[in-house]
Amino acid sequence: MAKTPAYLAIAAELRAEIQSGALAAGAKLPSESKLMTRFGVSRTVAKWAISVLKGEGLVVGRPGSGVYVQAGRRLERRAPSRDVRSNAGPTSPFARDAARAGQQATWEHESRHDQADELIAVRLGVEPGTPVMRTTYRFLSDDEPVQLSTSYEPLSITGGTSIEWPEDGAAVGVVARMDAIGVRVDEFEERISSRPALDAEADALRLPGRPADVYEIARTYYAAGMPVETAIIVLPRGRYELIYRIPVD
Amino acid sequence: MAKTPAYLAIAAELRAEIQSGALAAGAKLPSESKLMTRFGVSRTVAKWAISVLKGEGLVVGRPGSGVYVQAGRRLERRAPSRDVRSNAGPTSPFARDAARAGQQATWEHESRHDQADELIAVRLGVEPGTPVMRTTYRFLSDDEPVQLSTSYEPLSITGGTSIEWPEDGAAVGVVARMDAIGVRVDEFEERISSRPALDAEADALRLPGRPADVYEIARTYYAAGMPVETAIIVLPRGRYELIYRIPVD
DNA sequence: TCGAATTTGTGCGTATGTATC
DNA sequence: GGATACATACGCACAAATTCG
Repeated sequence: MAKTPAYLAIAAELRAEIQSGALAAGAKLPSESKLMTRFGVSRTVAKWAISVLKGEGLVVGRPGSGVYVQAGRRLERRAPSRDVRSNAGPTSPFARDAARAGQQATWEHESRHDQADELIAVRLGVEPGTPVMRTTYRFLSDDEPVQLSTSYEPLSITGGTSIEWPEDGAAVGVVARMDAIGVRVDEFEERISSRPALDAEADALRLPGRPADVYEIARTYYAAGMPVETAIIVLPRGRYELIYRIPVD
Repeated sequence: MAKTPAYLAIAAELRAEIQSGALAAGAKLPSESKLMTRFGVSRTVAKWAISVLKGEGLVVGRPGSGVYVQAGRRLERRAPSRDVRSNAGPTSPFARDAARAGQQATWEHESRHDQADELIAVRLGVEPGTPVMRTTYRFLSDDEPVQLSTSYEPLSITGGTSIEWPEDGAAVGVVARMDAIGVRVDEFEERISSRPALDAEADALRLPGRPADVYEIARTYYAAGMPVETAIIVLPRGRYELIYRIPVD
């Protein structure tokens, strides 16, 4: 039996204390010096133990102060469900998620004309360079940024219509907006992967500390098999739980 | 502008080489000594740089040999779609995913009677201690373990019926099996989160190196609002992309 | 206001064990 | 067996941020 290394054993013990609640969110971990005396190890080992927890996103260090337990998974993101059309209402899915958690939702957005790069072109089924409307969002919950999104719509579909600029009209959401110009969305797909946050994303989400992980959700709406909108949604992993509720015929 | 630390700069450069393909999957990274001379840093810094990439699951170290680039995201998991009933067929969703990728799917399973613990009881809407059928699966793709699953069904529903033992009958999949005893599944929910693998999971999935991350999918099938099966599905993150395709009414 | 103590972040050098080649 | 390479671990140093008397 390979006995576990000291730094992993210490990490495991601290992790257990966090998950049991003995170290609540926001609590300060024992300093490196405390860990040295408590476990009888060198500073190096204490550091490695904490670096393990940092890599897992459980804690974050603040130079000169200490290492603190990160807030746990408390945000939920519900995927749009089948009834987005009949049940659209005046609020966005994001606002509903926030309301459900008793938090206040706001967002910033910025739209501009752009050209599809290779990746977006593939997802929209068009040639690279095709004109698209590109809209970036930053969603905030209680004034804290918690979600980023960049959406692309081919101007060949929306150009010149009343919904060309996504946030200008009355209709909320891709399905309702497309309905307004007679494009009937009948399906969407979400592909979920996970990767380290880019610097710009870490900045926009105010992720402290070092390379935190994010979920990247690639979402595409289809009307009769043709892509009409695609978006890249970025959420801090470890704070989010993703929920899909799907009917069975 | 805060200049980035050397170990992060080195990690970024190696990461870029990996993502650009200059360092392909399976390739060996420069040894610590090479990194020391190439970047003019100490062994400590080289180590920290590599540890960053390990934490991201991009590379894995093999003592005495070297540090190697992990295989990228090449597996897809498609969630059951709403036509699981009409489109069930003789194969499992897992087998279909594997076939789509040109790989051969096999699995091991083991069923036994058990009692619902607190977590499972909540998800099944029963009292803790309620008798359940517990089935553990290990799915292999080309003889490599890639997915774990533990499923729970209340014996109050399946006990004494032809489908009490999940893998004994002809019907494949929860929906088809429940149909066989007149229980009509009409909805399911999947909740996705991400966490470090437990030791047992890392072992069963043959994850090399240190605490790799996994997706944990909590899936529950419902019939008329009542839970009839719940499962915990564990997949190595970084190898998997999760796909949901959802109709819009 | 100032300064001292504490704490993390970054970095260096070294040593031992053990697996691989 | 010997060289190489990673894994673990010790000790030390300095900078920068924070905290607190």
